[in-house]
Amino acid sequence: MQENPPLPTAHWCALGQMPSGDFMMAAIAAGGEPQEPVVVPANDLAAFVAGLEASSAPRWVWHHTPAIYATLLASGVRVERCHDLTLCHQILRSSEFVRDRSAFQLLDWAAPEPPQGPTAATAGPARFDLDTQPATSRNPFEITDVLREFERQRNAVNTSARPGRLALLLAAESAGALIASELAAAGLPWDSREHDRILTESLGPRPATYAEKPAKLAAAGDRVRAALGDPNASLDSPPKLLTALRRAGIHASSTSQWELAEYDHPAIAPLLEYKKLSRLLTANGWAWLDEWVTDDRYRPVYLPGGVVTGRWASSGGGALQLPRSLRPALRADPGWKLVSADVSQLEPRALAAMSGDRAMASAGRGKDLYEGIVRSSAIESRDEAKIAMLGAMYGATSGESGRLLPHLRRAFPAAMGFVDRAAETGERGGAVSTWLGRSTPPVEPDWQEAQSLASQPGATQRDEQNARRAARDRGRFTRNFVVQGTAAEWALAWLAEIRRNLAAFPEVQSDRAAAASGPVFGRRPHLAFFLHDEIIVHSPAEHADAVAQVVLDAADTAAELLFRGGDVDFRLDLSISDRATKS
DNA sequence: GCCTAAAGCGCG
DNA sequence: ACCGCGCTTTAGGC
Repeated sequence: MQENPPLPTAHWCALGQMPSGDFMMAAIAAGGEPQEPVVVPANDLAAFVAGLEASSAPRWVWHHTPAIYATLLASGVRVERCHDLTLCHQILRSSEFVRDRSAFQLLDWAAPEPPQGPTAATAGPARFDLDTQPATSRNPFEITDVLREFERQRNAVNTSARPGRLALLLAAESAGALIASELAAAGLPWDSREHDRILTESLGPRPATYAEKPAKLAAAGDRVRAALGDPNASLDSPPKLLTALRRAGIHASSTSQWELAEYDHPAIAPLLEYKKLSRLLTANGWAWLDEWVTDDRYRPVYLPGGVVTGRWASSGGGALQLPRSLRPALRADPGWKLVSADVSQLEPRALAAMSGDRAMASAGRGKDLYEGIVRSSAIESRDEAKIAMLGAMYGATSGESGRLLPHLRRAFPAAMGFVDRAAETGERGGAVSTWLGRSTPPVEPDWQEAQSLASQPGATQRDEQNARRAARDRGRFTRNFVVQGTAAEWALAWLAEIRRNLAAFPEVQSDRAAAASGPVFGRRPHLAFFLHDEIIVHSPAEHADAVAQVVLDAADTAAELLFRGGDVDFRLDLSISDRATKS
């Protein structure tokens, strides 16, 4: 029962939780003060949110998206927008754009532990229940705390050096949080039989137990031991393998594949084969399939904002490291398609845009950026252009990259100057920021310590070396941070725009997809995969062409949102197919 | 026995 | 001597 129903003009709706597990909601009109909070019993939350979503689609303000949204999605409730206080706090506490960061330094606004395990965030009935969570003596996310933190964050943005950019960043970050929960709910359509077929083809038939080695792996191991003349050689432990190799006359300093490939010995080829198969089995073998794929849906755990640069991380399931050899297992449901897209050279293009380098923008216009560099600089091949460009963004100083960099500096002085300045700032211990205002964390005390030690009168040569190395390490980090971080912001804006448009598609009848992907996503196109600069949308076949257009248009919209009036093209490679067979 | 670090390799 | 990650296995300290 609500005595004080929120006005339909509510722009924000703040949600806090009471120690009992029930919720309190305070509506905030545009430019207004929060209204008196109303109590929402935990059991009524989904219906309550759905009602408000239908009437005014407010921006939901809550402490931590997965803690609330997984439950809403499982009840069939999707929300349009949110403000994730935990993620936004993380950004604001170190953003150089914020004038008074002290308000964020002292607070304890730690996110709860992320959900672990393959079943934690599924759309199925098995899920954690909000009202059975143990009540703590002081719930840090009660409505008063939520409102106070939200006000602090709004104030920080409004008084910042770049309110528009920061507001966009916080909105994009929060949209990312919604998308991560939605990816978990919908799942990635995964063909378990195809995965098993790939494993069987490479490794041999599935053994009866996990402990048993598959036949082809065992055979490769036998060939290695025979070639070494050492029937007991241990192949799985690097130190033991190293001694076994040395006994056979292979004096390698490590067992990494790149070094081993240098040696001419009959044991090398089967050993490299063994390592490859072993990796496939342990990382993405049958055990992985059993643990992470249920009902032909793969549900990894994504962590938005999990990387300092703003990229997503993952925790469980290895979503960001899926080997390309398993991509064919990624398959649309019958009657559905996969719309796959990746951005060509996202990071160099982000650099061109943020540095305002007209020559580089022009090199990337309407074509492959690296080819464009060949056409507009003294660099002669696409491969060389790529190596030079990556070297510029990573801070290479020697080798082929180092040799090619002067050419790049002459052709693109604005872009190169931009990353060089970011590196210099980092080497001095300073902070750098992405285009929208995510900044590097302050230097570690150890780093500062090393620098002061080296500048004191009694400093040894070793002290100075250590300090210089640490400074250069940090310079490479800050150099890359501005590029990787801005690329991540572009990708978030792209994702958010895709998501927004997909929600408007009409529903289709699809029992299988609805059963596997849940009530919200089983009947219309939905994001199914995200990996830094690529997305996959799972779409009813009849909508696939329209979805493709949405994905393409979203790239233009993202570019316009971030770099208003900029002249950098963000080109996509896009395909519509049953399988993700990208090579 | 538990925990952390490092090696090695997968992804962008 | 080129950035950012996660995962599995093994080694080694306690």
